[in-house]
Amino acid sequence: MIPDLAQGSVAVAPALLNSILHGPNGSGRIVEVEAYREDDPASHSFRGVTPRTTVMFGPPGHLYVYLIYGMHHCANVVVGPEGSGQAVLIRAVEPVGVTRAMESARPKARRSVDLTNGPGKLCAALGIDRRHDGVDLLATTERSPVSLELRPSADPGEVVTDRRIGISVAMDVPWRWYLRGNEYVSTMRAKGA
DNA sequence: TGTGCGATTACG
DNA sequence: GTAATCGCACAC
Repeated sequence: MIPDLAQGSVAVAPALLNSILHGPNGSGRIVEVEAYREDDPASHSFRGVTPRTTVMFGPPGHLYVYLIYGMHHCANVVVGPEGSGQAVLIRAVEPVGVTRAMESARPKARRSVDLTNGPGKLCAALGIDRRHDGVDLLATTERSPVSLELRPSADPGEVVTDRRIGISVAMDVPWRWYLRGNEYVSTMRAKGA
């Protein structure tokens, strides 16, 4: 089943596992995701529309990129009906062919998994940053710097459901999903589980 | 205009 | 365990 980005983030997030994210430096298969939505205290959209979250409240299929801790970028796929403030955070990808550009962008990666096994790492490796905030991931007319290749969702038996990582509120909801046993997953266990 | 902090990473 | 580093959200 091909993911339907107009659905809610909690439904779309696990469905995006296996889809391919293409960036300026290379491509990666999505292996770990998290869902965020407007009625969710951990979500940037919780406070409503702000300069930062404008894209999150826009139409589905666009890229929401934000800077975290003053130095790392995180990539999200906006989903749900326009105006609903929902997104899927891409937490890890498995490279689809490692390029020189990806390796150059991740000089600290000593092991191959360190190239893309985290939300900030994958953005650096693929070359995604704030300049790409708001781009249409499904644009077909023109080669976009960042795009999403929707692929059939993973079999439910291959998907592990867990709690989200790195948040200080709404830590109880199981809105993180990853491919079972995939070595590029950032953490196999939710903190505090 | 000022200020505290975060959907992280890397190193000890 | 904790430093790095800055745009943003919200309080004055």
